[in-house]
Amino acid sequence: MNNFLKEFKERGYYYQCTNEIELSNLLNKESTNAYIGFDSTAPSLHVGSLLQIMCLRLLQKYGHRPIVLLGGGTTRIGDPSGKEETRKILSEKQIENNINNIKKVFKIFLKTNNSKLKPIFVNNYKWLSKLNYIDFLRDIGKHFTINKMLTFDSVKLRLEREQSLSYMEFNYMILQAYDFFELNKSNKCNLQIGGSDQWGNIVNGVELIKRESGNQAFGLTTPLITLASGTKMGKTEKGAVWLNKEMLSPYDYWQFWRNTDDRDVLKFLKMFTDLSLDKIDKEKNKDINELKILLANNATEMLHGIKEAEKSEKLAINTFKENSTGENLPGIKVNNDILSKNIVELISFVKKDISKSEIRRLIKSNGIKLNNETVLDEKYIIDPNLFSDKGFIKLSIGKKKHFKITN
RNA sequence: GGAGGGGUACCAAAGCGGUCAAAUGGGGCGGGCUGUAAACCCGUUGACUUCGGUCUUCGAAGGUUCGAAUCCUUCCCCCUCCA
Repeated sequence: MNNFLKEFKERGYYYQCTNEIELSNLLNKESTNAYIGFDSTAPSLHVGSLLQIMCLRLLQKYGHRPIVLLGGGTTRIGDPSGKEETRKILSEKQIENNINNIKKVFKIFLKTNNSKLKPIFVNNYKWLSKLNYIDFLRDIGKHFTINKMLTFDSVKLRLEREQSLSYMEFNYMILQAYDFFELNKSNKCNLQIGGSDQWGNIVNGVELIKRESGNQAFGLTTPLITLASGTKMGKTEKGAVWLNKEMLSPYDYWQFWRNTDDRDVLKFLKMFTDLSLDKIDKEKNKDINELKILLANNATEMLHGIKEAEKSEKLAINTFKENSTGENLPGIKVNNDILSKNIVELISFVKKDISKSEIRRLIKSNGIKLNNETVLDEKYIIDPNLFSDKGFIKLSIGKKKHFKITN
């Protein structure tokens, strides 16, 4: 078997392939271009897309070139796969903006010095927007039978549940198939990778290419990752685990991995780090918390760089192990005016997304600490002596959120 | 086009004239246990508060009433069945 496919499987990325043997041959024979399409409905991707990104990375490692399709065209339509309701339609500006932000992350993950392997960014709006309806129906539409389209899960499920599916959404799969066809033509792209929910869309593309141009193209899908706890991956107390650092700090990203369920740690090490499988195998009997740190460090380093990873680890040791005052915590400057008010006002200023009622509740349930001392009275006013010799106060909200209050 | 059912807090879902800031479950948050895990247990989950209360919520707007999520009118949206 081809080495790329071998590692692809060993790392747990593999779910289905349209023609594994032929694909293996192709990948052995030549450097191939492969694409994955990403949703541009949000200003950042989240860890839910990370597996796909890792696929592109792996591909690159084996000398193939990744194509990243950021769907300005299809985002305008909305993929019905896995959706129960019609998606909100975004404005062009928003999509444009989202695409630019999402690109940043790919530039990090797919960085390379080899100019032949640099990722190609494409936006399907470029070709989809130019399609002529009549021509499209005649040239492309003729290859699709409604009979078959109705059997695809994305459509079938909606119909079975008697949820409405608009004609617009119904066309999504054709457009995605067309994307693949277009990329095959213009960028010699022979492979599309996607999550298992994309199978139908991908197969359509493979078939369209075959019929329209006679080329053989391939589809490869990754499994849906479910956590040991049965929930979907990628949610924390703060909501989605975004990849862009403007939306989730490196430290919080590190924490996300650090808090992985025991049962998922080995799986994640294989999926989301560059550590060799041999190395992972050697390490696997280590203390589970050591492994989580290993995971957190590697995952964070890959996205935010080694400095941020180290900083995050240090900060974590600081806050959790040594229970120290926490030099590196996110600092917030507070003026005397607010300091002279009570603790509720202070916290309200520091974290404006929680209400005062909630702060009062937190105090009642012993959730607020100043320099590791529980605050018992909601009317408590900061004692200036708390600013220790270091010149700041450590404010803790719950066990995991800490801030450095400076004057 | 005709006949019915429905829109309740983050989600699901009760309530059907006052005792409703709204049962219950999930999720979230806080605490306990622990390993920053899982499981489990407890508390909490509209906002503001001088902790006495006050203000704003049950698709939208009006109305009846001392009093409405609950009744009436109009409008908007969703679903089911028939044509």
